[in-house]
Amino acid sequence: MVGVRQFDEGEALDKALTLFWQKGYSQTTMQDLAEATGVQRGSLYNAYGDKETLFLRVFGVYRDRYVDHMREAMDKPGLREALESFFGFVIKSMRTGAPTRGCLSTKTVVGIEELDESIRSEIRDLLDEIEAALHERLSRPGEAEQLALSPQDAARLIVMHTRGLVVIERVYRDEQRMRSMAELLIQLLLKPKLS
Amino acid sequence: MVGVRQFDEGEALDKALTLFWQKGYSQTTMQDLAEATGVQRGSLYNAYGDKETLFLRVFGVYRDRYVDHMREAMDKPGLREALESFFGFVIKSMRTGAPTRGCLSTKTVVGIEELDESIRSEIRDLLDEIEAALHERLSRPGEAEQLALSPQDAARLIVMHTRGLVVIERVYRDEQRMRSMAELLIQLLLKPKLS
DNA sequence: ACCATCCTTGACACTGACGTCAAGTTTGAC
DNA sequence: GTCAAACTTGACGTCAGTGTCAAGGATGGT
Repeated sequence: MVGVRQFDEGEALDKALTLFWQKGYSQTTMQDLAEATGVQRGSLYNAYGDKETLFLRVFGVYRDRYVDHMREAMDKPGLREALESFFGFVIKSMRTGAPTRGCLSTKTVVGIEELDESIRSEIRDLLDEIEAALHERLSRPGEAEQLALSPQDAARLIVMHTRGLVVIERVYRDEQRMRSMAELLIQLLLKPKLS
Repeated sequence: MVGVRQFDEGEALDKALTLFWQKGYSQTTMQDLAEATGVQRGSLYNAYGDKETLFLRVFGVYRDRYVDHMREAMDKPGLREALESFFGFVIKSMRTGAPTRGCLSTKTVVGIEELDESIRSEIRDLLDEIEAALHERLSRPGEAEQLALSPQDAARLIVMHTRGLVVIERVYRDEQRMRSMAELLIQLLLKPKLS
């Protein structure tokens, strides 16, 4: 290998992720990305071809990290604790940054009408993966019985609920409200204890 | 009054609404609006000043119409029927058009990072109004008792749920899935009948 | 030490969008 | 019928963003 890449790809993708997340896909320009990563615009084009391809690479990083952290958050002994920790992670993820960054996948899929199918498909896969991880967690023996719904239905409802939280965050920018919304859903999902 | 407006404002705003809703705020250009309304770009600037002001006018039309239809949909005798009809309206509203248009307020607030505060504030008001209408409907004497939550909490949860539906629509484009998600929430919200 | 290969750099062409403006036109009041 | 006010029209200036390209520079294998 001669003529080797002069920038650290991991670091560049990481900084690009921060930017895309903060500003959203369409409002992030290649110039912005060049400045944030310290890599010249031309080099980015040379390395990734175009903005969309670069985004897809960045989105892969986002997805892997998101799912990892989410699984970790859910890995708690009790069902209620697991759900509280899950929503805690989801909320914290959105409320990071100033102004808060919200949710990358939602911003992308809702904000862009002419969205390339490959991007939409990546986002669908991410949601499916989140749903699957929730389903798995909710199916732990001895805990599924505490749910007012089947693990399948509950997982889907929770995924949709988190998407609703994203929108509420964008509109109200009120973390307390988000927390209480999460708590409400947990209450509804967990069967009242038969004393 | 001399030198009078030559286009029908109601008609123009209506066509502009269709376009903004379909394409989203930032992806709709003044040129698009001129073509869709049949009003020259210059005339639009003359009449409204800039794109944002035009959007705010259009959004007013959207809001009034949305809230009216929603109230009408909810005005049903039984609580379950009212909620089903409400979600039916919400889903139908998003699933209109080809490609389906989704939800204007959500597209706008989620898709644009540098959103003028006046637009965000309009959207907040709309959500508050939806919540208030739900709260009112859920508080009908003899029906509030059927809810698993207070009317206040239930209304907020439903609003968030509809925002989640919007995202699900954008990602999966699957009406059946949306209907079943709505049904799930209704199930959870209505106390099991004490036989 | 050489060199082919790939990367980097900065300038460039192109496009699309916003908002402006001066000239022309329509309109209702008198 | 005249006229001033307001609207319409089409061309224009400006800016920002994408993607391209040719020239120059770095690098590792031989």
